[in-house]
Amino acid sequence: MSTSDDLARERVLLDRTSTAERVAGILRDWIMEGRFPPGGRLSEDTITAGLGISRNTLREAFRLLAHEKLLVHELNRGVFVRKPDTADVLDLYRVRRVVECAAVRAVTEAEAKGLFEAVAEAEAAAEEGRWAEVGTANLRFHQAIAALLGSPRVDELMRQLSAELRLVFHVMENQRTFYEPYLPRNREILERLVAGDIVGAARMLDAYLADAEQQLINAYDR
Amino acid sequence: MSTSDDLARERVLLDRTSTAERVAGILRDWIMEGRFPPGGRLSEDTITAGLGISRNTLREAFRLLAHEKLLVHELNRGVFVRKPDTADVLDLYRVRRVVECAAVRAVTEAEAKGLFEAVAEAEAAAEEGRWAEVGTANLRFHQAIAALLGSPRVDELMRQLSAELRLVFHVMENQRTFYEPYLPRNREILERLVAGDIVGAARMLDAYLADAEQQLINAYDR
DNA sequence: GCATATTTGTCCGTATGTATA
DNA sequence: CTATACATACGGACAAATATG
Repeated sequence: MSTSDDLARERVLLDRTSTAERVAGILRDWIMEGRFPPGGRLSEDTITAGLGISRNTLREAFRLLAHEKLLVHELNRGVFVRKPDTADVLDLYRVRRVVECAAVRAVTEAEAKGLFEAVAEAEAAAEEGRWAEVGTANLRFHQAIAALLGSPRVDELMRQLSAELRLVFHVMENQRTFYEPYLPRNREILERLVAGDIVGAARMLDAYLADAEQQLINAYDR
Repeated sequence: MSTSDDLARERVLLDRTSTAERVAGILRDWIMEGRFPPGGRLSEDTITAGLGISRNTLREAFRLLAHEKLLVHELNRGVFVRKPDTADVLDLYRVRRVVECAAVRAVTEAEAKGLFEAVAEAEAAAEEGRWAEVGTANLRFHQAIAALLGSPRVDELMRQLSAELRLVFHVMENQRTFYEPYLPRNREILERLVAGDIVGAARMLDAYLADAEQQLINAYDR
């Protein structure tokens, strides 16, 4: 088999996706946008009717999203949007500290292109008061930090953690007071990184995550 | 609602699982035992007939296992047992180094009970030549190391990585020459840990993982 | 390269069991 | 306690893609 055939076949496999996966993608976006309230049930009938798909297909999509911890499957009761609790927040930040700090320490040269973009976009969105997008860009910055490890599995892990964190943020209101103080700290971490101050960047990142976690926990009980 | 009702309800929710999840559990065991050859296709007809379940239910189970990277779903071609390649091996060990070394560094006191058990069991199995079980106990030792972080998400990640590594081991034959040299190194890591020599344990663990990775890569091309 | 058989993808109907108003 | 709504699971059907001779 020729190389061009291989490439063509590869492309076909990439382009085409099953209905279940496409539906999972749609629902994932909706959940992350906050279109369904955390804790709310997703009715099979409503969604199959709305998207024009069968129950079987939808149930396959539900399985995917439940495995990503965006939905919770309760037997004979249906699927619900996950509502992370305090223990989840603690655990999410525990994992973030392990992964992101390891990424910072392991960085040799500054592949900091994506990092600059994300930080700049977060600042621009904050300037215009688009706080939801500040959150998105902020998470992307931290995903880009983890991506310095160059590991596909770490990338996927961070995507999943970010999606879960979006659910956490949806539980909180008053997003501005949460995001605003962290923007300059992101920029400073980035500047230390490109300056080659690995130790300083790691220390700042660790403090950043500890503070964000603490603030979330405080705000979370209400 | 009374507390005892809550507990009863909790217990019911824990005990009962959907058919799809039970089927996924059965197939997961079979795959990890090597009952299906890596790269082989899992026929819907054969499995539905063998387990006495419907196609829809089986397809939900397939979705779960594909999400765990034990199966690969190819549109209109079916599901196949994942056959990790060299890049996968490199990535698996990259993640292991990040997680396990972080766990060793973070340990404050030696909660080393589970660690001793796993190392002892690996040695006992090696003594009797049960090399498949040596691999199982070996992976459990390293899962126990990661568990020192006390993070449910890290635990789940390590379970998943271990399952993938089982697939890697199935591709290799001659498991004895692979496992044997690492048993004394495991014990020494453990002894440094309980002695409080965190730095030494971390260094040994890092070298251990680097060697194992290299040996796997060398053996993998054939 | 073509025709056929096999297998998957998706939908629908339905019976059963469970949860909840 | 009953009634209703809903999820679970099965089986059949057909189209579409793939594998086989």
